Amino acid sequence: MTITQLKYVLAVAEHQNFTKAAQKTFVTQPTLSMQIQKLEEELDIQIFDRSKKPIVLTSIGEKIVSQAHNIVNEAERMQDVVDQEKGYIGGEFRLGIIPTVMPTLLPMFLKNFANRYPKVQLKIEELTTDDIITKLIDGYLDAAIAATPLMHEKIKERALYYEPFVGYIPENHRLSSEVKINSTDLDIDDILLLEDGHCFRDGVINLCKSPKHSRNDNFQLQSGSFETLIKLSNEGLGMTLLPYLHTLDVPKSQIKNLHYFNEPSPAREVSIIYSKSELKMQITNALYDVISGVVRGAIAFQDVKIISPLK
Amino acid sequence: MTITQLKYVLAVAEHQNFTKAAQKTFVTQPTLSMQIQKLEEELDIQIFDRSKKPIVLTSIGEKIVSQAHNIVNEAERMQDVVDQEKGYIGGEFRLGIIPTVMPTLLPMFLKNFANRYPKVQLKIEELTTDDIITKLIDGYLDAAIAATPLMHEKIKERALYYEPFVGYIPENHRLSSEVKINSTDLDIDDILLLEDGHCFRDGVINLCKSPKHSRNDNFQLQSGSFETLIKLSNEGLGMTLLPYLHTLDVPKSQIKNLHYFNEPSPAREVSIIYSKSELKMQITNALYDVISGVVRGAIAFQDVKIISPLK
DNA sequence: TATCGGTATTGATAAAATCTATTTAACACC
DNA sequence: GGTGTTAAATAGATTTTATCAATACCGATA
Repeated sequence: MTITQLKYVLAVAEHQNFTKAAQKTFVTQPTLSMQIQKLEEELDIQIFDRSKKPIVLTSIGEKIVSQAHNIVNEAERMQDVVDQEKGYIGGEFRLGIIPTVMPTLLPMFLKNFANRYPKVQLKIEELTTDDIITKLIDGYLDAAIAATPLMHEKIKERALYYEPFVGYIPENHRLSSEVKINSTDLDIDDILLLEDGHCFRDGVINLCKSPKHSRNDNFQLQSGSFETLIKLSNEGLGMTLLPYLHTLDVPKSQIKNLHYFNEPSPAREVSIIYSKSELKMQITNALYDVISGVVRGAIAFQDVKIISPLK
Repeated sequence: MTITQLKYVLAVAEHQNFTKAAQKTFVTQPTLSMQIQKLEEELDIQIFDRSKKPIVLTSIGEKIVSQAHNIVNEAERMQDVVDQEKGYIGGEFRLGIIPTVMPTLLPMFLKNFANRYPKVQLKIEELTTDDIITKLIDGYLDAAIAATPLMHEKIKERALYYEPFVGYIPENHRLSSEVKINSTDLDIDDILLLEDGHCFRDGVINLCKSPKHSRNDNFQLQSGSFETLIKLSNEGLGMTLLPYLHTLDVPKSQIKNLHYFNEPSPAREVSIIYSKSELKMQITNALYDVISGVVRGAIAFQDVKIISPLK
């Protein structure tokens, strides 16, 4: 069994097609066929069911592929080990970002980072916090940006910035006359929330401190984007809360609807997080430097109260 | 980089000698030299410092070796995946056993197991519970026998038997007139303990329920074997507690010193434990069947109270 | 049954891993 | 400082393996 064979298996499993897989791995199709046959022979099992079209994995084949992933993954980390030692800043770097941070933060630092570290190939993926944690531990991500603290023993955190919550309160709302608001003013049944799975949703629920069962779930208007929430809010369906960076995108005509909290303002802590193995630390550090540098210009709040993102 | 090269590196790192490593890997010494040179060239680093005698790892070499371990380990699990699917009972199986179980349990089941499953090569190692947990998670052990419950989310447990604690009380001791004893009779300052690191020690301390600081540590007579404890006890240095199976080895002349507890007798739960990956489950199940079958003849207690082995 | 999309097979070739034999380097001892 | 010993590196030959181009095969479909 060779690492090359395993890579071939992964390619075929991904493309469900020997010919395409051969192109992707830069060899001819017969090479792939033979190597995979050799592996099947050595393990004395069938990995693929070639009678189906398109080709599919056998049940044992799925387990083989899963293990092959582990092996190839570990093998690719060898180069990281070397880079780590040499202090080399380059190579592929897989970064996860939670959805409520992605659209506002990414444009702020991406160009800057790419210019400063041209040898690093950033592969960015939008993922929920739960997926991020799993993928960090399994080595499918090198680092991620998420709301913290996560209290996870296998994950290390370095805070990037503190982003206050800002109320978006439409006209005619009971709070619309207040210049600044307090968390005690909030009523969970009156706040439009992101759909389940977003940690910002959980943060808002934590902020309201109401027992979980008290939320009136007859009224389910959960959305995946703040833009939608703002529109719903304008329709009179309630107020909502936004992370500060999102308020920079609110159109001028609606800025009057933004109501900040009295200090200490509730805020979320946004951190760069990584697995304790600490490979590719050079790049993680580089990301930290660039992002915290860029954000420092946009966010400067002193007196905040961090709200946990956990359920 | 090939898996073979990594195995060569591991062999040289282990034997600190190319020639010996070559023998162990069944190739000639030049083969090893060349393959390792090729790997060093590909990674563009020095793994070994050949100027020292015996040969030593460079600092980066140590990290390479550590990662090589991960890769080779994962690679070897591929065969396990296949065996698992085929229901094949055979191959190497690495079993950890805690010291206080090893000498009594091992002779009871080893021959029996070896006869029943001749294709399984058991590699048994005596380890503390902490080491066992680490090695199970890292994949250096396939299963282990330890006192439970461990409350560890990555470890699964299957109880093998419940082994009562038995008091060994020498003549002239304040409790020697009692036929049966109670845990409330115990005084932690009067009990001879195994040295630190044994979970049986922690179990006894838990049983006594005294605040930890109350133990009088002026008097440190901690030993690694029950045989020593019994001798010390006979010298009048206090009583001690033994796991039931150990009492079967107590010489006739001293059996009178054994004092059982009133029911429910404090006991430890001894389990076969394994990582949640559940590879090699066939063999783990086979071990469970053999051991629990053998022990059923020797231990049959109904009414016991399990004492936690954790600190 | 002719055609198409795809995989397996064949035979040639280049690349590699391994071997035996030999050289070189490092160290220990006189 | 020579000399013997031990162990690793190097050279050259040989075997094995991976890969390729060309082609045969196979099943579905029109």
